[in-house]
Amino acid sequence: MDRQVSEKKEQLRAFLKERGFKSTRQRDIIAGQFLRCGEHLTAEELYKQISRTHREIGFTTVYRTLKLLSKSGLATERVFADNLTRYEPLSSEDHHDHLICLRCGSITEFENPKMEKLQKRIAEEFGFNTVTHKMELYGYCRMCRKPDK
Amino acid sequence: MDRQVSEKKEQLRAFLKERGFKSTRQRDIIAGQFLRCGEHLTAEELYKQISRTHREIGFTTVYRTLKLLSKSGLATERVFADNLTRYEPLSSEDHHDHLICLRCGSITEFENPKMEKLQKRIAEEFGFNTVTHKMELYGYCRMCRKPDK
DNA sequence: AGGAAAATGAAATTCATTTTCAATTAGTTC
DNA sequence: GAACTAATTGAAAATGAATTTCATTTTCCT
Repeated sequence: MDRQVSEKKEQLRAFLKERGFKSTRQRDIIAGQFLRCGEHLTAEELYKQISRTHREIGFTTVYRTLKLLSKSGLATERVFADNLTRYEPLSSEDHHDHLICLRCGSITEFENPKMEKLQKRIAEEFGFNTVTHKMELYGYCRMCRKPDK
Repeated sequence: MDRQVSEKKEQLRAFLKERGFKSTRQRDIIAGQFLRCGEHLTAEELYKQISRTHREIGFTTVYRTLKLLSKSGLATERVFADNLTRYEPLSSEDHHDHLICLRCGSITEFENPKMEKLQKRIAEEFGFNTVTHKMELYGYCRMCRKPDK
């Protein structure tokens, strides 16, 4: 198994123990699959993936485990224009933004320090104390953009 | 009545006529209230406002009229972190972004050409053809930010 | 006024998300 | 390792915003 993945699973186990929660076979399987996959998945999608090999694991548990991963800091929830809640593994504090293709639905991450600074500057102009932000660019990716233009 | 508002109501009437739709008392009242108010309202909120003075107008009609206003270009739909669909009057093509207070829920609009340019530049780096974007800064407004810090 | 097409509003439906609850399981403690 | 307590599981039900249905009413044309 992936070094990264087992490390994070360990982190989860620590988090559970600390809070008096329990490590279970299901949580292990779900976290493993989620971390390995590493995409922006909905609970539904992850459930479908997992139930291929583990028909006994229910949707509810997948859903709850994703929530748990979010609380433990191993994942974040995101909602894009399609209004579905997606989960994404969180390495550390790499805050990044997204490019979303309107045709194929692909989600590309990016990070830009200038953007961050500019955001902070704008917020300050308004006396705002920024905690977090959301920035999504919707359009057509390299593969999907029209041949013309 | 506000010059601006009646002008826009006229725009709506023209839009309806062009498409073979009908101007109705309800649509007039709903559009009027919405345009006058000018906030980021949910269908529910607008419905409550209107039903104070017009108990006979149903939620469904308010909802449908807001959709109609969006289609006619007089409003846009927006979804913030609370996952409710809000409607906002649209003057022309002023694309702006939002500062949202996590405590009081106030929504402040802003516009920044540098931001727009930066977005375009980033998108291009990834071969992306940007159509639209979404940018929200969440934090605490001047009134709500902690005294310390 | 008459008639066709659209609009209305209450109620029903949808659909993702969240909660409930009885049965099961994990992780102590003796 | 057995017993116990609290957490977990999974199926089913509940929730809640958004949307659709449908019988009735209204608009707008002639």
